[in-house]
Amino acid sequence: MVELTKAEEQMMQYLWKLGEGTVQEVMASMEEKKRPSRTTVSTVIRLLEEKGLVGHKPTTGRGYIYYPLLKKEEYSHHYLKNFIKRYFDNSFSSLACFFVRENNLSMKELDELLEEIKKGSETDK
Amino acid sequence: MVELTKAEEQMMQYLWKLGEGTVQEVMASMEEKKRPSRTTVSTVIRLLEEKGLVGHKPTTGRGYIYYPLLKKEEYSHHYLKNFIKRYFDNSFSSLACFFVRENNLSMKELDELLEEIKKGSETDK
DNA sequence: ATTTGTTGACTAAAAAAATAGTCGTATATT
DNA sequence: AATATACGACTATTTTTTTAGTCAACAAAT
Repeated sequence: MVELTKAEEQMMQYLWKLGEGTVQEVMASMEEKKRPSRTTVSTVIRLLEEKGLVGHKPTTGRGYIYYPLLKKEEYSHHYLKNFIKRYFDNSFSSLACFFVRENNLSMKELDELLEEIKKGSETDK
Repeated sequence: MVELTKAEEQMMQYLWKLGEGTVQEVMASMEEKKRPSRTTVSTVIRLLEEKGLVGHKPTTGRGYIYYPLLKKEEYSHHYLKNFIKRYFDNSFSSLACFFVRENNLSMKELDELLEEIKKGSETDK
């Protein structure tokens, strides 16, 4: 399964947020502070294309419009599974317990959270 | 905050599992397949010491006994927070929703899970 | 049409990470 | 005590990742 380096993940985040875009547009979407050179952006995108995680299509003019082929949800799912394996011995409920403690959720808050979740899952499933 | 490379995290996992141990013991705890050379293990441990994540004490004989200074829970917490920031816009409940869907939990299952959690948190808090 | 700027492909260089080698010295063995 | 062994500190090498440079092709502007 895929494995993103930091630079690659960062780039995917921009693409996920943008939906699609040219190198220029991707660059424009970056905070000036964190913006590397155009060729760097271009290179990372090319690497992502080589890995099959990004595709491109022609623009009306020059260059290409790039877009993610890997869905954010897909990757985060994978990432999280891997994390749970390493830190919670693959046990979802261990993670849930951890969560409740870490977030200092009271049982009341937890119940409220559950209500939210219930509403959410009715809506889109 | 700390940032573990892959090799470092792997090493910490061994130390966390072991509790403490000499280089030899750490190596012994590794699957033969994944076992790098002694000096590699030694080097990674030294790097972890430099970062202040591992400590050591004398053995009865030669060498040292190494032990983690960073708790597994501490790091996983940090790691998870960072993940949630990147993928769930810092929203715990987004993650929870995601979870319910990804695990295909029915509301019944979720309720059961909650029961477990309730029991658990009575026990040790 | 000539010039100017933009683009992606390729290459190169720099930085970071992973792995292993050397060696001086301390310990155990005999 | 002499020798063999085991250890950690330091160094070296290799691999991977990150960043940027060069350049030819193409488009836009005049």
